Amino acid sequence: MTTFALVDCNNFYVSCERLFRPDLKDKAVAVLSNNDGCIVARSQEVKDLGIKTGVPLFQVRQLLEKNHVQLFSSNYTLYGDISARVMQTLETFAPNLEIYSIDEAFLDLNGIGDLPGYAAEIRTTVYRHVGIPVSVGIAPSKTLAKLANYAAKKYPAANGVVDLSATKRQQKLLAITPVAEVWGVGHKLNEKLHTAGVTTALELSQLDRHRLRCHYPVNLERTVRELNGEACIEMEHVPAARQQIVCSRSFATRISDHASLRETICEFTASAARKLRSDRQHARRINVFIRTSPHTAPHMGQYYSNSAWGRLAYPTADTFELIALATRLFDTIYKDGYPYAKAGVMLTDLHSQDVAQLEMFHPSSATAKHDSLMHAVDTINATNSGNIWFGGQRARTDWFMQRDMVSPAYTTNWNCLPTV
DNA sequence: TCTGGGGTCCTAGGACCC
DNA sequence: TCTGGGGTCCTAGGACCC
Repeated sequence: MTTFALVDCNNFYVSCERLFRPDLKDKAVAVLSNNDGCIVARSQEVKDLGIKTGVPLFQVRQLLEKNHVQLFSSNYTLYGDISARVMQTLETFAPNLEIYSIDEAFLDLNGIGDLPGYAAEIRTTVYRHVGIPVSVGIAPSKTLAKLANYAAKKYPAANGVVDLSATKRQQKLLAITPVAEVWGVGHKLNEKLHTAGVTTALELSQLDRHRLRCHYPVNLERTVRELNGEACIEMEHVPAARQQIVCSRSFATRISDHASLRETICEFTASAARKLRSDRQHARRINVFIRTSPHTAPHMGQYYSNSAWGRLAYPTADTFELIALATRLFDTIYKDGYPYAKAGVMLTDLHSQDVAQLEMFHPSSATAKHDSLMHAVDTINATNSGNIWFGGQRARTDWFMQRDMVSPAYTTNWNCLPTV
């Protein structure tokens, strides 16, 4: 039997911001989404104000100002770097770990004797080395470990660690936990379960197998088994190859002309292609989409949203080819006279660069030539000495996302080093 | 006025095959 | 008069996750 630990950073983005602003330690702090649109991370003080995650900023602005909440635009350069440091520290406690998201990881704690003691040591070490507070949930399945972590955060008496190794403790926690808190139960499923009289995690875990099969999606059966202590979701040792790459943005200001919108499509395509190459993958399909704001009132103008798919003759990571196809697709869906609010590019049907299928009518030497050209471009762009971009792309201008309250890149840019 | 971005997986329906 | 059964693949849309 495996023993899973889920280590999750507390209010991660907020904790990252506080790291370099010790004056904010006990102050109310919130972090905003891209474009300063929504609240995506809240300190405890902000949670206590009843502000939910995901609410649009403009709806709560007054409440935030009244309570002197310190706001930050999201700074993913900083969060990504701090995340890497946390994971590095966790690795010293369990070589077998799975990084599940930017702020959480599953650890395989098989063979550890004093589990709560070990978990407490993890907490203090991460805090000492990186300065980020974490919570630890321990259980025989991932779903239970998630729940244990939820409890470790919710109940202060737990001191940030909950060990659900014992069946009795599992049952006790399940009985007092709303079913909506279970990993895999979202908004819709929660509604459906409530209608069926299932309100707690315990009731879900006791659902009749037959009823489950007939009336609910298959994944819920797995969740139920996991709640009963049966590990159905294994650790993923090597991260699975990505299946799609998306690059999209909402604009800080609306875009109403063909040329400008086309430039953003080129920008997104170039950026998606760069990610593709860093993954050592090739893409065969592209999707391009554009839309106006779905929130504008009907009398302000018609809503327009459209997308188009295109297929390449063979998988490629060549920015020239990808941009050529993307702009062709864009031209088929663009309509004049709309205030566009968002656009994006999606690459799918991805294949590993290393196992490329040779094409009968496409000389592999051409691919190799393109690959080395792209490699050269990426290498130059990775240095400070130069910046190469593609025809059609343009330097980021007024449309680029709004981030008025962004903190410095303290740990990744020499010019932003904090002074003491 | 102002509403993020990047993912995975499942399901249903249609087209197509033998 | 009478029109099967089993399968794959693709796509759109939805649900869920962080």
